[in-house]
Amino acid sequence: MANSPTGDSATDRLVRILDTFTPTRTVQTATEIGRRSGLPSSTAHRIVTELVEAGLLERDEDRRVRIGMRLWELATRSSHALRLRQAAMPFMERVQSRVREHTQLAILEQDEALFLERLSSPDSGANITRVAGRLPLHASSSGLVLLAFGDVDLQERVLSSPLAPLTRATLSDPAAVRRKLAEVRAIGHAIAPGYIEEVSTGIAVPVRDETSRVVAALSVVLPRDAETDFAVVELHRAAQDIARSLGFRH
Amino acid sequence: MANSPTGDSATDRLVRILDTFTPTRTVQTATEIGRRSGLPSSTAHRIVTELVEAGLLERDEDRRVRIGMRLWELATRSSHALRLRQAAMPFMERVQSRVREHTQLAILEQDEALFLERLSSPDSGANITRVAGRLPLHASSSGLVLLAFGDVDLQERVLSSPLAPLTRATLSDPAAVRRKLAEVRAIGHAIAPGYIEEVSTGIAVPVRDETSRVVAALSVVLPRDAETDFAVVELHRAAQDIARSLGFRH
DNA sequence: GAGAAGATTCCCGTTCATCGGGAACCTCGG
DNA sequence: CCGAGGTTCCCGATGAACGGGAATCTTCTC
Repeated sequence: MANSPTGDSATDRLVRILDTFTPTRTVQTATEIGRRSGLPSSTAHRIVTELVEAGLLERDEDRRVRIGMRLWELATRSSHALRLRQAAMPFMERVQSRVREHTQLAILEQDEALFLERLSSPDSGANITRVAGRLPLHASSSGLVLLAFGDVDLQERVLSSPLAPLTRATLSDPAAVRRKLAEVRAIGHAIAPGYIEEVSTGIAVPVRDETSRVVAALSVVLPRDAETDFAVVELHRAAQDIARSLGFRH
Repeated sequence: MANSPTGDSATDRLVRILDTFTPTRTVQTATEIGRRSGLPSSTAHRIVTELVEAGLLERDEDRRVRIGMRLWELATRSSHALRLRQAAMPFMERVQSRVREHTQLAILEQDEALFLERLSSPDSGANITRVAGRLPLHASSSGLVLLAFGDVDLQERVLSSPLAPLTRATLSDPAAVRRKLAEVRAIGHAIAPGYIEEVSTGIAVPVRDETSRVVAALSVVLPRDAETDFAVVELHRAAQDIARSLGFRH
């Protein structure tokens, strides 16, 4: 009985298992993994054991399971992300040291904004977990930049799907988003006051590679009522420096 | 026929495939992957396709394959590494801004030193690729620290296996390494002049968590003839700040 | 400390997805 | 225009994965 509506290959199942880990849920028991991934307990246990042997997962002393460091290492082989991150880091630090709050680097991934790096002031340690690794394109300043400079197919796809609002301020009407995108293209950056959380404003600029294609968005988060001009200038400067730095490699 | 000397489960094969990617070899054709992983071409193609659909791998426009950003994201769920890295980053930046060259954070992983983060001056972009993600414990300053403060089993295991020298200066005699470890424990840091490359010296200190167990090594790389005292002081200060910062969480 | 709820391990017969040889096809570069 | 290497498609045999179930161990709860 069970269900298995979607056909599952070995790879599918693996991904289902890995996907039971979320930014907040980083350790769980093998049985939990089974439940969450829709796998019978015995099967889940077997596969988890294999994955642990392979190093993709790790077991705590108390038998609970978490994602293995091996995966981190493998991710490191991902040329694109790594190269971009490496190039951006020094300049992100400069932004962070001048603007404070959070500085973030995001790329387009599966129709969402995926954050590769996020610098925070040491004092604001509280909300590290709260901030997710992904945000919808229409709601975050980074997402709006990626969307505005992305191709038309992407825009249609995103605008024709439900635009869930995260706060009262989030743009959830396709027409409104369309206007916003035009504005972003016109002024060259996106300002998202209160879209993600009421109390803060996101500011993002496009980052271009050596061929001047937009490959990422660089953003900062400020208190809702803060002055934004200085941040915009700093972000643009950093984005240009990153582009120049990318030009050097290869 | 073929061979399959080691028994292979679905997971094994997956890992074999992922392992064909190295820090230098980040893109390859499906057939190449098959060759390197010892899998028949048709099989390799099938699995690679599945992995691409799952997002663990990605295809370039020209059909070639690289590691997918999805993996990066999953790695991000790895609580330990992430937490440590997040806590360490601000202080690593401080070290980097004062000492220059490279600043690195390494942990113990499968009897080797695995580098989680590595800050470099923007100008020294050349050698990013050259620096591997892992180094042997007996040869790197970070490794010596991790080994010196690691448990006895680990030390025996490492010292009884062949100690490959990377340069003429690398300690490759078990007795010499043992003496060095005693020294590290005595003075509280490791200095490795020319062990990795003739021209540079690594300096590492232990990083402790809130329970004061050694969980990582923080290190810098300096020119071989540089003065080390200042770096040692800065490193110790950063390590303490990191420990304090780790104490805040949870 | 007793009892319950949950997690883990082991066993085993069935089945069905995986495997991989082979051949045709595509795509370069020379 | 040719050839080498990469990719896709096909298909029958095989054996490895599957998962129900029960016994055991661990962790809470009261």
